[in-house]
Amino acid sequence: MPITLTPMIQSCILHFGEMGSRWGINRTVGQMYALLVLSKEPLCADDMTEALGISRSNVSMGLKELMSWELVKLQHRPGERKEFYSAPGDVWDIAKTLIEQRRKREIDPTLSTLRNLLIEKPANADEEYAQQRMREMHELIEMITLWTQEIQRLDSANLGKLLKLGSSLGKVLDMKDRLLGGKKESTK
Amino acid sequence: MPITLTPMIQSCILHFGEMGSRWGINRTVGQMYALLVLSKEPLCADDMTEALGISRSNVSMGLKELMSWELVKLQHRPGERKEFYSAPGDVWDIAKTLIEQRRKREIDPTLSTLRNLLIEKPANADEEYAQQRMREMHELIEMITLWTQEIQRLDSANLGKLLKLGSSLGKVLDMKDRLLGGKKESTK
DNA sequence: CTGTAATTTCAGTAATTACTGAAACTACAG
DNA sequence: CTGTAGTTTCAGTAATTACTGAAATTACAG
Repeated sequence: MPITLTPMIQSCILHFGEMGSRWGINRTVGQMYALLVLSKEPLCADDMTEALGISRSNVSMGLKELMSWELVKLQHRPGERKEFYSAPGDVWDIAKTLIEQRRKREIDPTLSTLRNLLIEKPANADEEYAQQRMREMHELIEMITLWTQEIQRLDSANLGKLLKLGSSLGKVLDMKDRLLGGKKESTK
Repeated sequence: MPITLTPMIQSCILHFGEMGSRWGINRTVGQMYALLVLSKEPLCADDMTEALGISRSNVSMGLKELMSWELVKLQHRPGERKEFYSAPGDVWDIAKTLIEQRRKREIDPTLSTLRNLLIEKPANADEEYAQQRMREMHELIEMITLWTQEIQRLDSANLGKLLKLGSSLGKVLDMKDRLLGGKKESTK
């Protein structure tokens, strides 16, 4: 007995559909994923077809995409051929996967493009200036990447700790200065 | 004399065009912005029309969009009506604006949708489970929001400090435990 | 004011992306 | 093996999004 689409659950699914379409993910794939996340039991393709009112083949393609993002797990029931899908039980696992996948698809290629352009000798003043900007971008993106990779390693418990620290970020920086012997600039 | 589109600069513009189209931003708007970022001098709409080979009206629309994201600054030259546009000189300013704008457009509406759904009484077991997932999402997203808001406050100098800290995130958590009296769990 | 150089708007069209149904394929129970 | 319940693929079509040129509007120099 798959999940019932009450108005509350519907609203949530529709909202994530809209949001999905603002990212690279298309509307129905967003809806499919919301459905899986909100469902306690794993769902089969036909469940989704029915729940979302889209064609079976569309579901198949969406599932393929979600698999390529490693956002869903495939399961079988003994003695049945049918395939069932589910989302990770921990929302932080989902977020980590999203962060990692976006990094692979967007950040890494950008870093490598920038790197390639930066090894060329600037041929004129315009290129010199442009390379300067590219260098700054490369540096910033690389640092952000390092962070996200570090964050990947955290489990839910430590994530909570880190995030609750957020509101006192300034203190963290000061702490770091004191502990690791940095200079004593203010963080303001 | 506006920026010359050498192959190097072209490549960079094209790359950011492609990347832009994976986000909500469309290809030409991405290209326009890369062009502005790489150009030392502010550019007028006709410069962009010519450089990117797109119609004047398309440039006008793209500029409108970039303005709505607060990613470009409008400038005038004395005695000329023509408008010139430029990107912030500091890439971190750009990143901060992007983060803030995406928060406003994607995170905030999602938080408010989730909040609204969470105040309803669950009508059955499915809704109860679904609300639990929504609660987890809400909590996670809210914490991320707090972080990004905190990060908005940093200037480039402190950003550097924070990011270089990234690779020793674990240490930061331990530090926090010691300093603020948390429990002594490992961060592994 | 007036003329004009500039920007914006918008209806129409082009290009892209999403979706469907039918056919092809696959895995496996019997 | 064979039949069939299931999945995937794909060519065609629908829907959406992006782009253009022409017309309308705006800002301001003179």
